[in-house]
Amino acid sequence: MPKRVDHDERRAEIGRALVQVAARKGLHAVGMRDVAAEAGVSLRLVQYYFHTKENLLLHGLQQLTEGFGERVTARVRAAGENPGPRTVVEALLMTSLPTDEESRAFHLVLTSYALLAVTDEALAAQPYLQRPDAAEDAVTGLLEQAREAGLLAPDADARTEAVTLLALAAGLGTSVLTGQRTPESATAVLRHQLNRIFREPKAS
Amino acid sequence: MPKRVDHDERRAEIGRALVQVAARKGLHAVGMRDVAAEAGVSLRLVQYYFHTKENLLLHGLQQLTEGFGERVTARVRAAGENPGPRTVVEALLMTSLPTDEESRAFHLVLTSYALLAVTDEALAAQPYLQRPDAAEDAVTGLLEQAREAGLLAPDADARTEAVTLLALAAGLGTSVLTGQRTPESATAVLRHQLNRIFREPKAS
DNA sequence: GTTTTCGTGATACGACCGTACCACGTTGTT
DNA sequence: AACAACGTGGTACGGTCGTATCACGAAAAC
Repeated sequence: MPKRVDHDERRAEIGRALVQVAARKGLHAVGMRDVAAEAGVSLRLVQYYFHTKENLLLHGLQQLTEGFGERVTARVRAAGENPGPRTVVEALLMTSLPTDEESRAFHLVLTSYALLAVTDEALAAQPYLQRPDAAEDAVTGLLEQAREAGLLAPDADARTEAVTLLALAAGLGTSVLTGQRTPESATAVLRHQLNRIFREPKAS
Repeated sequence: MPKRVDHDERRAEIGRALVQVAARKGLHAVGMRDVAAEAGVSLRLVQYYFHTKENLLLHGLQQLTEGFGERVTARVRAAGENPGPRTVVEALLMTSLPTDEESRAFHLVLTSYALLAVTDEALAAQPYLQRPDAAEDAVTGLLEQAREAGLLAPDADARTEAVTLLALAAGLGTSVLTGQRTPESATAVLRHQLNRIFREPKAS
């Protein structure tokens, strides 16, 4: 047999190329030939590792969401050890804002997938898009945790505020993406909302 | 000459067909033949009234935004004569939530356009997508108007709250679209936020 | 009544896309 | 050494899409 290549690594490489092209030309305009050229391989190779285009798109989506999860944990970890609930929530929300070029690509393509799933049932059946409920649960849990620590505004309902924060972050994200708002302005608005929900911690 | 048809009306009809098809199959999958079939005319007709596909898409976008404006004013007018600022703001925001089938189509296609404009500069140059700033100004103005009437929470900044409300409505809208949230839940969250910003009016 | 212009239909063309097929070298296995 | 499985390249096929072309009837203009 030939070189005995690592298929998973190769697939990931091609997946990255897919995201790059999608960020540049739009997910709808991505062809297998584009992906092959971006990855520097032949069209046949893309066919070989993902038999069909649908497979390629599905794998790209999976790769994207996994990458997002890694970004969140990396950001949380960068916030220091044993971070408070607010720090974690803030890291989670800020990650979903397109600030640099890479996160822009991330968000554009991920939003394209979500929108595509509305009219494409094969995509809608994928588990990676039904997961945002998990984010809601996570934030709700963090807010309740904050409440027990006395860090939450007294009249705040955890789940309602969690939903609000996530929807707000998503809305701000797309407005940044379309150029209607600067990343700085978006983070400021998000932080303002966080300041409302979280109470100042007692000075020790 | 033949029947001397009203071109504008015909164009609007075809534009409606475009939106219908886009809502069913996704904007990316819309072909001129689909639009023609949906409108019950021949492909040649679509070509005749809109020379190119780009023209067709542009006109569809324009038609969509105009329809949205009409929806808002209709909803405001339905709220009774001489409505207060909160009523107007609430009507504006609620209109942007996909509740029935028609507004679902509205929002799906409009969001698709917005996302398309990120990677397509010909679409991005259209004025109808740069306008949401106008919505921000409008809501800001209404909030300031409310402040002067003593209807606003004292610590609220008009523009920040306007941006928050619009981004929140957009985020909630897409989550309703993707089926992660019911329309009822979304309106409840939105109203909760409005209750926070607006103060109870003095009993007369 | 002739001519010209407008609206409409049918069909064709070139390009691109996803997929399938065929061929060949390479590297393990026996 | 012989053979089989794997990875890779090149290329062709069927379909669809946007667009262009040809043709024809119907009404307004003169």
